[in-house]
Amino acid sequence: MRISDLSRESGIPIPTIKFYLREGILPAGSRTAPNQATYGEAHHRRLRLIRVLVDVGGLTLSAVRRVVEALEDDELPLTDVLGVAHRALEKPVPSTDHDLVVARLEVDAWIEARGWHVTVDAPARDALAATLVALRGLGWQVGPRVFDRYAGHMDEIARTELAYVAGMDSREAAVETTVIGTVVFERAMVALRRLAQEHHSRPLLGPRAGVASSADG
Amino acid sequence: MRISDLSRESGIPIPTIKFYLREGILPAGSRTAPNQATYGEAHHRRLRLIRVLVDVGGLTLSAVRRVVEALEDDELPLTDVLGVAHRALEKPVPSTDHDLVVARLEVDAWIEARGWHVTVDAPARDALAATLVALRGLGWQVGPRVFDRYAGHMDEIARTELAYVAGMDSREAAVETTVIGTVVFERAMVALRRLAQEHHSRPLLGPRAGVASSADG
DNA sequence: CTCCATTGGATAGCGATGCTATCTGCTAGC
DNA sequence: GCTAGCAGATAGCATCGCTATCCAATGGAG
Repeated sequence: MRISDLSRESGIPIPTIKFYLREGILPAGSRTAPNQATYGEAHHRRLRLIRVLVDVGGLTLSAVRRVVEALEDDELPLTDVLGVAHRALEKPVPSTDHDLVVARLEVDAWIEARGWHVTVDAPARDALAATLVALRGLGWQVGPRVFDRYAGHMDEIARTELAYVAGMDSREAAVETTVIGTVVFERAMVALRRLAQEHHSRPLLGPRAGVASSADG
Repeated sequence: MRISDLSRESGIPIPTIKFYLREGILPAGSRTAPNQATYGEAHHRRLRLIRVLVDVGGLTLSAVRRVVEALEDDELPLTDVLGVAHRALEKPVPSTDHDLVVARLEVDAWIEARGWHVTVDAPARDALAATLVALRGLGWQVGPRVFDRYAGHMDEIARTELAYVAGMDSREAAVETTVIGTVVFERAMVALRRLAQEHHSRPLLGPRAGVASSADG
């Protein structure tokens, strides 16, 4: 399979494929001559993965690179692949802010109290702290307990997901399922919440349904 | 309050504030002279909102503009503000693809079967269809039923959230809570799922826990 | 064996986004 | 009056994700 075939089958322009090769997120083809190479099904599959991560997951190409490097590392334990996927999806928080440090401690204590066992450097801890800081900056006087309402559901969802992946019989399938599942179902979950919000908003927020009009704030 | 005060209190540089004014996402101050204006608490609050939407929600500035325009429109029913927030958060799907159209029909049927009542142009419908197409492109032979596992939880979450907002006594507070809640708790939810995933991954995916090593794919 | 489209590789450019810097009058407040 | 600060306009800049061009080498058709 030459680059033009790969381009035609994947729908991705040749210059873009060359760009991905340069960026190291698509492995080089097998050389057949100093300036010729052939590509296989693995390349095609990789291209589809890249597009899903970028289009569905909203990852930057550098995040994609971190993910595919984790995928390619056969030595890496499955738990670490999950960690890499999580880190790639999260934009790092500056964490120099004092409020953030305080919030982070509260979040850590809350996680502890929940009985969740997660590494101290999990980026989701900072993400949670950041949302707390954001809410407070907007005048909401809230603590980590606002997350209680969501945590039980997420725990249940994650439990089911992980049980599914753990039941798979090949490492490769488990790894890819882990990464894709994290990214794709995140998007799906968010979309489902919005659909449910809209569904419930009709009876609750519709015209004359308890919320007063603009004159009495 | 002059622009320098606004800058100092919000921590946002003057040129950036001027940029937001130009972009129309921060309303102009009240003129006191042809080239002088003063700003109030509303401006400060707006700046914090912008930063939350951008930093926490990952919105582009044009999406922020759509949101604040909805906030400023006192005529707009609360349900529509929710819709605007949802549209602003979703990057529009091209929808010219044939697979996408098919998936969209399946998603619509699934939503119908669930008994959810949402407008036909809700962007979350397309988002769900897009995830379905993405999964299929990667070889997963799945239908909208993969979402079943998540839908019940999201329904429950949305129900609680909407009941909370509907109980508020001022439109303004309800509107802002709606927008902020949609954006901020989305991020929090995703972070919580990841924490829960990591928590459950230890016993299930840890070394020698059912998933074989790299040699037996 | 010739010819020319195609290839890999390198370099440069481009359009969008989100600022940032500079300039030009004008004004506020000492 | 003087100087710091202001509004508004214009221009520049860094990053991202491509896209276009150029080059020498190649490979397959004839």
